[in-house]
Amino acid sequence: MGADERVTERSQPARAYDRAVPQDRQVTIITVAERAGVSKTTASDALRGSGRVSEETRRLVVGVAEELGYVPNDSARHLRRARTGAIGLHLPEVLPRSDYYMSFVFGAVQAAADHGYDVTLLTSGTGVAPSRSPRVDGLVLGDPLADDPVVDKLMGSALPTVTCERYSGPGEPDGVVWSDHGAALQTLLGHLSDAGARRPALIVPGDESDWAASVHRAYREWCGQRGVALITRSVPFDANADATSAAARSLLTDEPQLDALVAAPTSAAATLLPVIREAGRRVGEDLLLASCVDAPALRFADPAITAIDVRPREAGAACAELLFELLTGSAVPGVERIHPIELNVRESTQRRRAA
Amino acid sequence: MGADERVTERSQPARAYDRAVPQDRQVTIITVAERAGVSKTTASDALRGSGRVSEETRRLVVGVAEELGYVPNDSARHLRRARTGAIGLHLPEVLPRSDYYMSFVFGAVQAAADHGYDVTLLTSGTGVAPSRSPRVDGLVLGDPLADDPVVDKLMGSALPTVTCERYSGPGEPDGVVWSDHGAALQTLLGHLSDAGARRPALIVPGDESDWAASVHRAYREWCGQRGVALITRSVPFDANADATSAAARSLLTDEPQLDALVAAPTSAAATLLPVIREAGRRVGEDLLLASCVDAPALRFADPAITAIDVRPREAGAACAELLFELLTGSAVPGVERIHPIELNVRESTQRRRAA
DNA sequence: GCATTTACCTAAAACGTTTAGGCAAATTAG
DNA sequence: CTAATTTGCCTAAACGTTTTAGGTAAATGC
Repeated sequence: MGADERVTERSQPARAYDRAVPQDRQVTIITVAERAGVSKTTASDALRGSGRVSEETRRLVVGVAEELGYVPNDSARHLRRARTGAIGLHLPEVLPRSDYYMSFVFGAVQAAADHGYDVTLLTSGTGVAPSRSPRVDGLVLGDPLADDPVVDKLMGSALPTVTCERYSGPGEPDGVVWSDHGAALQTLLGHLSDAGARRPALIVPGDESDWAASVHRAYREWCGQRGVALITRSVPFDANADATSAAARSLLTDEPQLDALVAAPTSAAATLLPVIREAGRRVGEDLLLASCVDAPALRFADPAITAIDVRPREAGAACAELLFELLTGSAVPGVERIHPIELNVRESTQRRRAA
Repeated sequence: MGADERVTERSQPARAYDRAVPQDRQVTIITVAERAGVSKTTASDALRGSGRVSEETRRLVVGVAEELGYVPNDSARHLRRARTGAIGLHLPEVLPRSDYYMSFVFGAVQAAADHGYDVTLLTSGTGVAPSRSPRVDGLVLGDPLADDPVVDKLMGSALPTVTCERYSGPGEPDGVVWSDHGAALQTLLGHLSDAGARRPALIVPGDESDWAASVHRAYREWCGQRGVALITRSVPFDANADATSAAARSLLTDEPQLDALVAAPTSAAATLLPVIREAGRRVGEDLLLASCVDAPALRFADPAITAIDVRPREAGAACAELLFELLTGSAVPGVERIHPIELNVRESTQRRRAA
């Protein structure tokens, strides 16, 4: 810390913030009440539309509040109401998926803001220590991994919880938002089949995430039904380009009859292009290529890569929405909601003739 | 919303959370005090190490608190102390940079957690409406863009603020964490020059971010000093692979004597490989390629691409740290801190002989 | 032996809300 | 015209902390 530090001259004299004296006395509901000549109860009622207040006084109070720039103190409000006004969001810290998670986060933040809620990020070490009270009213868990101890603890808390994708560990969330990745994969496999693929292979993470498990299961089912051989390679959930490439290389070497490749990990497909070229195969000619999770890198790859659009921003928003409905009682615990996803067909699976 | 919804049977009867009756009376500091046979002042002092309490009573109180599973109510604490216990974090919602921002966020969250603080995400529309009190004690602004209205508002708030990279809009942050991207670029240019490059080109965003402005300035200076021709293309700050590729294509077509290409936008370099190949050039042979911001995609590209490691996780942590020092008064407003970055040299800039 | 310090502890007052309950005046019902 | 209700407002009591201002013994200084 502070290896290289400098201080610039400032127009204002430096002042420490912790002892900063409020320049003007904070304007509270009492200030408003006094100025409007009513009691604080009436002021509170007038501002929040509760209780019984004549339209005339209500307008007066609102006017004064506006003029004074009154903003209610959340700590006081939350203390009184036993609420925190924030929801907690947990995501696995998996960098190769940051495209997906970043969109997810912004979706959740957006939805929360619409309801006047804040979003607090939880990672290992935050808000889970028993010595700290969870400063949130509910939890959203994105891609809860079965073997993540933090997820475990969070699921064990008494807070209302919504997961994105099912949780296969102990405990049940109060709400689940999930997408039918299995069906989507089967649609994709059908599409590959229509394009002439007979031997599709799958690169997929292990079953610690419900998403990967569904994809894997759907692949086995689809192949089983048509008597097609299973050709898969397993990679870690947080597989980087290196691991995925290695899996692809192994597939291309060991399975020469391979004619389609589906990579599950986010945007992995794009990093596979060089590997495929190296192996002497041509995407869109003698090898079809697709991904289970769409990403910008896939849309702009050359050739553009077919992928399933899992609409992460909307998923994040849907999770937050569901949590709010649980909090207000307009949804009952145990609810599941399906988040629609769709296949984006691109060049990489349109079979062209070899040039 | 709720297009497809189902409710699963649950072992527990459904209960709405908003009216949930606390099963056991919340254990407060009063409970602890009573059980320990002391006043709540003493209990508070014993638990927080303030005031004068005999070691004996302190141990007693701590024991009781632990046994009862007491966790202090943050709303009450914050109300009393006029603090919120959270810091706000604003980032531009720029998807092509999600690798960088995700690391940045986790770094900040980690540092905040170490200090017992939460991190609340701010986006356009959150916490900025005048009708809402900012529920944070301070702000961290990552890559504040000069033309972002939300950043503008946040800078205008009275809260202590730290930016990552300088802010060129109105108002001064209380602290700045910045990296010497200019010097790093010049190191990179020197390295390219050593490897034989005579005509390095630069793809860089406009000057709305201080980062891009520094990079651009350093390039002009370096070229100016050596009498090397300026060859640049400008792209948007949130340039996706498409825009960057177009810029690269234009460079490769219009500037045939080009022998090195530096792409500023995060991981853009990786998506340039196909474009370069298409243009009939070979990376590492007749064209060197490098990026101003490292990313996983660059390390695993083929060939691996030289890049400047800006260490985003550490940068996020450093910003949060500095903010806490400002909050406690151990740093004075106006402070600047340099965050070290370094060049990762990889294959793409090691000139090989044409095969 | 009296005044003073020290060590430990307590009572009470904030902090800014919301809410339960109450009391007049105004309105309606009978 | 009286009784019951409704309306409009207010008082007071929470919510769970931290902090301020003591208060009582024992220990110390002179």
